[in-house]
Amino acid sequence: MNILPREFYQRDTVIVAKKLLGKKLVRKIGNQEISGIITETEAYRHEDDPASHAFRKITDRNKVMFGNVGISYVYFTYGMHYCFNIVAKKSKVPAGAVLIRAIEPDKGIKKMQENRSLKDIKNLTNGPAKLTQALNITKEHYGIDLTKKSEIHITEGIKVKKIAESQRVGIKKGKELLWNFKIMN
DNA sequence: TTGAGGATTGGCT
DNA sequence: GCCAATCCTCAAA
Repeated sequence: MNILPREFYQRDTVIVAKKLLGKKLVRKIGNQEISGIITETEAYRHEDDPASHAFRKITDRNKVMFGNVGISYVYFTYGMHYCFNIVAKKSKVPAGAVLIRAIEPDKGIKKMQENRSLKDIKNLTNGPAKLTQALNITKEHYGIDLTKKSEIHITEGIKVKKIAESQRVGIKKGKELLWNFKIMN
C-alpha cells in the first residue's frame, strides 16, 4: 500500500481533513502492524479558528503545527489522554492540523483489545483518545514524519462514498464552523 | 510563579 | 445524564 506523499498535506487544512477519510493509519510496533481506516476527522487552522491550538501564537506545544506538513502533532489533555493530529496546510498559511477522531480497526485487532483492555470492537477506536490508546501513541510520537515508513504512517485506503459535515466536538469557540467530517459508507 | 482549564472517557446514578 | 480522574500548558500577575 502506497504511503501518502508530502504534497497530499500541502493543501488547505479543511480539504486535507476530508481527503484523509478512508485512508489507512498504520502503526508499527517491532515487527507487528496495527492499522485502521480513518472514519472521522476535524480541521484546526490558524488565526481564523479560535478553537485551534495555533490560534494565538507559536509555543513549545504547538510548534509543529507551524512547521512542515505531514508531521504528527500529538498532545496530552485532561490529565489522562493523548490526541493524534497531522500537520496540514497550504503553503501560504502559517499553521494548521487535522485531528483524527475515529478509525475503524483493520489489522492487529487483538493487540488493540490488549492495549484498551476491552473486547468490544466498535468501542475500540471510535474516539480521539481511544485510538491513541489502542495504537499505543504517546508524546513519544510528537513531531514524527508520517510520509516515511516509520513507526506511524498513512497509506491509501478505501473509497469514500459520502462525507457528512458537522460542528466540531468538545470546543467552546468556533462552533459555527462545520469542520468535522465523517464517512457515510 | 501560579492556577485555571482543557480538541475526553468511562463509571456511576 | 453527570462528574471525577489527573497533569500539562500557557496567560496573567
